[in-house]
Amino acid sequence: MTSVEEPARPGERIRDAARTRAEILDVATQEFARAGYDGARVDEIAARTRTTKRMIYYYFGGKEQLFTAVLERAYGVIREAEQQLDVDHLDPVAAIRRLAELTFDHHEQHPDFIRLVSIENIHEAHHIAASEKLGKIGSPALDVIRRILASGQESGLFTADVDAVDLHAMISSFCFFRVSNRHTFGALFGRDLLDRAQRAHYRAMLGDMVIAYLTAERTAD
Amino acid sequence: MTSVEEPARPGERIRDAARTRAEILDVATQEFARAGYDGARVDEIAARTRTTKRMIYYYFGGKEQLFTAVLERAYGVIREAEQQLDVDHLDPVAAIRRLAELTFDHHEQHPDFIRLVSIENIHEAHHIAASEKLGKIGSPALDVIRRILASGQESGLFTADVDAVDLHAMISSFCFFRVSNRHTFGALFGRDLLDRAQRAHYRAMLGDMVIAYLTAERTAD
DNA sequence: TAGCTAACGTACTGGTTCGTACATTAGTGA
DNA sequence: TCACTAATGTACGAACCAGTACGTTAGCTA
Repeated sequence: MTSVEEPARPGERIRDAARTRAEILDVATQEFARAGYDGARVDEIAARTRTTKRMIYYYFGGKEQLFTAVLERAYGVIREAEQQLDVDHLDPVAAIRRLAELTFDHHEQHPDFIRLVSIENIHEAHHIAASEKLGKIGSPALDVIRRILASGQESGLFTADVDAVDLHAMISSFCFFRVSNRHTFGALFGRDLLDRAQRAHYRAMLGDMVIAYLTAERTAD
Repeated sequence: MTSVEEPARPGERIRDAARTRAEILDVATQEFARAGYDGARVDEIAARTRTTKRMIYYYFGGKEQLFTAVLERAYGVIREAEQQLDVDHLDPVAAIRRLAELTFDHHEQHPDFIRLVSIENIHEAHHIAASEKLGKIGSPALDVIRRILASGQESGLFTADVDAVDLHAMISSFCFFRVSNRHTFGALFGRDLLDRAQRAHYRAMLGDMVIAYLTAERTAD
């Protein structure tokens, strides 16, 4: 999530709007993810930047809009990752497993994103609603799921009654929970869901779960 | 979650420590769930109570301890529900489905609980760690899962390699996500996971998923 | 090179918010 | 019934914090 890491060489150009903006976004992402929307401090974000609080208001308008901008960029990152996904050459079972693993990996590698989404849910997605970028554009993962499901159902490999959005919710819930609820789950059950030694186990468990669901014969509905 | 609803009859005993304490807890639960830990206002909690802010500090010591007390009671409620569960007379498949449905129902009926847990995760479970009540005591649901799994695996109905805590995580993740991520999911995919018309569908989906996973033959691990 | 504007910094304010010092009263036990 | 303590209320303070008024400068353009 860090797109700015220039070491502030002396003599370098002092004024750089793009860099300043990006640096604010980077630090704001960390601060909002760390402390939540209300817990985050605009002064703290400014202090960890090479610029001042004034610039936050100059570029983003206010704390709310800054958080919205942070969300927009965070969602953009996962959309890009999903767009990279190419599973057209795989059979439906392998393709779904691959897609699930991509979600698994991305969520694990971006805990800040998970925290931001949790925070946004506490605020009932008001910032997403206020954003023009978010909301309109769908998820590339959904398109992929639709294609795989159609192919798998056509060939008779998959049960017919599964909806793409539902399957996306199923995969996301497992991957999301593992990161979002890591701390309470660990405190209550004494197991760290992000333990490196268990990573492969949970990754396989997700794939097994999804494939089992897709290939099982239903009792009733 | 409301344990106090006395209509403040005139002439009633004015001083009632237990009632005052409980009323503060009720209102605090709502306020913390509504706005998050940092978003919640102690003054607002006091204002919605028949007592004053002074009493919050008198009974709980401070905002942190109040939040911890709120968490303790919220977790107590779900533990009680789990203890009511009696599935010993059911076959393993029906028993697991029943357990999953209980979790599904409880999460749906207690969105405030879900929000509190999300908030506590943002704060890395520090309040659970600070609590003496929480942490020590395990979950009744886990004991039930252990018994059902053992029975199902012994009879050969279930795959052998499933762990109770893992299965609990799987069930919880689906039920939790449906409530916790309702708003962002709805905003991004245009589907309300808590839509009443879809309730039976998702409830069956959860059971199908868990049973499919438990009864499927594994490819590899 | 003069001037213009985007980019930036300083210093402050007004409102908010957690927490408490101090005063008071209800109810209980001796 | 008298005193003592648990329970309660009032009023206030000190720190914090989002946002801004005002002033300055870098660097581009004509």
